[in-house]
Amino acid sequence: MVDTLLTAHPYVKVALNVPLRATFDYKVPKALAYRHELRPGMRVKVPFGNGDRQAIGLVIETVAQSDYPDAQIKPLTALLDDSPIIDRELFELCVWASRYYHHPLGEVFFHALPTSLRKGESADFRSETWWFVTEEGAATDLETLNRAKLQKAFLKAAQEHATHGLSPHLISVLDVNSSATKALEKKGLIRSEQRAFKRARETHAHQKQVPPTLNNEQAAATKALLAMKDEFGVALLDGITGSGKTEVFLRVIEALLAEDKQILVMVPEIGLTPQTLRRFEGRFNTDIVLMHSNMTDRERLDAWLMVEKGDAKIIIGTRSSVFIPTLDLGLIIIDEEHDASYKQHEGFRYHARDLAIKRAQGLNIPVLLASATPSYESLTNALQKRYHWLKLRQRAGNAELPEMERIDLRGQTLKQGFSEHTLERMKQTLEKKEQVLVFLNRRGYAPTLMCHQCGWIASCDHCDANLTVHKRANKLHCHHCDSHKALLHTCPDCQSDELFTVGEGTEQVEGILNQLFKNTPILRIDRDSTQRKSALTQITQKIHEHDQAILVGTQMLAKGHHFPNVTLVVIMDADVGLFSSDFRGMERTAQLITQVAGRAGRASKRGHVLLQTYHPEHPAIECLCTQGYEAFAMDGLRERQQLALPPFQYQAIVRAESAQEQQAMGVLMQLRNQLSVTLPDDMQIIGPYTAIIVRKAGQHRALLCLKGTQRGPLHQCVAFAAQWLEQNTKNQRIRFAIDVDPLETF
DNA sequence: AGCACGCCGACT
DNA sequence: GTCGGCGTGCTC
Repeated sequence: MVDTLLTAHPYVKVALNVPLRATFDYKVPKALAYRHELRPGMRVKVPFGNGDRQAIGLVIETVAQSDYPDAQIKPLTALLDDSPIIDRELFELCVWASRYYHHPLGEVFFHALPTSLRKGESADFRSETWWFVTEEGAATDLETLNRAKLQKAFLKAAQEHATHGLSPHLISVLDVNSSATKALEKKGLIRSEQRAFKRARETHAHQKQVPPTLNNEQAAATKALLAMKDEFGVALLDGITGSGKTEVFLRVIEALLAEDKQILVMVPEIGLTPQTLRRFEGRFNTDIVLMHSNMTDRERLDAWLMVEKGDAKIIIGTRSSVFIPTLDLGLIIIDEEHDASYKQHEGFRYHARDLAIKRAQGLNIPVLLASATPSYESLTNALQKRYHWLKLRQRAGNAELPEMERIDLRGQTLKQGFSEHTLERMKQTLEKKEQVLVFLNRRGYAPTLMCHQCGWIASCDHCDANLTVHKRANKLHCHHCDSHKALLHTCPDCQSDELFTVGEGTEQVEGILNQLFKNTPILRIDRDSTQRKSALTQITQKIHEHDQAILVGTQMLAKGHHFPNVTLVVIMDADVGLFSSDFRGMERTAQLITQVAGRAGRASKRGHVLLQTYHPEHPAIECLCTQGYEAFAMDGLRERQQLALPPFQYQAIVRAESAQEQQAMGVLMQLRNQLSVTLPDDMQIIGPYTAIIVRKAGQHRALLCLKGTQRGPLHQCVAFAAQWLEQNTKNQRIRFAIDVDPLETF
């Protein structure tokens, strides 16, 4: 009987970490089937390909039959897990994501795992050796070991820590040498025990902060959220900067911790994790785990295991933490939900916010989306009452919203990009011992290097893009493919040495300000100045040390950092994005300006924002300045609806890349023809057209945009496209990618 | 994605 | 003579 049961499912369907839309069948060796049950979500080692290559795969299901010729089915090599490392709920989420984003299932599963588990390492805590004194050891007089100093010291330590034992950590703290353990164990004086290593917790026993009193808006939001806590639902916490959104999170988290639930808090970037961590540690006496790309593989696995086993209650993580397995998740919070970094824009192009909502639905738990500048998508859902819309419009401590002022640049003589008025206001602010923040969304010294004699422009060898001048590094840098070359001083075309830069980047503005404000510290915050680990912390420390200072930076400045003494924000070029070819340009610009503006003024000091613009009467700029983000967004949404653009229509983009110029375009042309044959009424195909940067990293890029008002037909088209491309590009050197709900359409 | 197989150029 | 270039095709 047992035997028939076992042989009833002699095959297993396995997903592998390969870009193929297929699963692979393997035979389950009888010896293995007899001892273990193969369940979905367990890892197996399998032979794959011609050589003796072994791959790690994930069990999809065991089956009675296979469609593949039996003689060609290989037996699997080994089973790597005793229990599924992707539980049922997460398994379903991955299957859903694979279908929704039209990405190969195996790659989705493996994306959800920490790197070490992808490679087949054991899904267990590291074990470490603890030492305990035996009865005999406890009774031993230390003086008998006078001839063996190390043994004596170790035994002494073991005797002193008889109850809890000596962990490797304690051994290093006590500074005893464990090289004597073997001898002591042989004598029967100590014994060892293998224990699971859990992250060395910093005991944060310090005084927990007393929660501040909530204002009535915060209290109402908290109450509404607590009412949602036992079932699926989405809340949009739409709170202006300084309205105390985090305090609302903390209250809700507190209530869930009391029920022993886990809480996943997603943040857009690693830069924000330490800050959030500190805030949470100040309040909760529980294990908090971080998940982000700057951690080592081992750190990530340890954190992952802590969460999977339910040891850690709070997880603060970036995009990929949406896939972390939990024991008893009670809530997912997406902070800064409008942030584009939640969307992966390479490979498996998922949106972590959308997946989080899907996951919460499966778990029947609530999701909290928070932002001072909600995405148009979320606002639409809130307007249509699919989300609970919780507004916070008061600033904590009665702080006033910053005043937005447009600086008309028309006809003005600019001093290195600054108007006279701007400079005067900066001077005044610094005289009051307050700080100025200068925002410029352009890294480097200058975006262009040009020849005065022949008009030559420095451009990238691999992309159709200009090179950015980085003076300090003495380099020309391509911001699209990351290639570098030495800064030129003579024109390669006409040998003239009259090369000049056009435009300003943060590096140049930093230099200009150093000259204009000689005695004021100028601090630059961008990707270049914060590359080194802890550089950002150092800069923020400096900001807090000085009372007067000027901060210059890119959009990094817009992301959640608090600069309490900044009272003036200068937006160098408010017009960038105003005439963007991308329909999301306006939305992004408004979010960025509002977020940067929000850095100005807190509590006692009112903030001022200066927007330098050549289009002070542009309705968008006008609306944003006088009526604020919400009014701006409502206008924007009306326009999107009229033009039938997302979120009132759904999109998917097919991208193709090839080294040869016309190949990518040609294949998409064929695809378009194929799709046109049976195109549903409501669907539209745009393109194929070449990408704005046609050549990137040596690849020619083309794209095809599929649009429709119904998800169903759109997905059918995309599914067809994915299949057709996989069939028709394998012998050519064409790479393709599918982007569902794209944020970039060029 | 990997990896082997295969068919052409410059080398110990 | 062969080492190795990367084009081509396949993976249960």
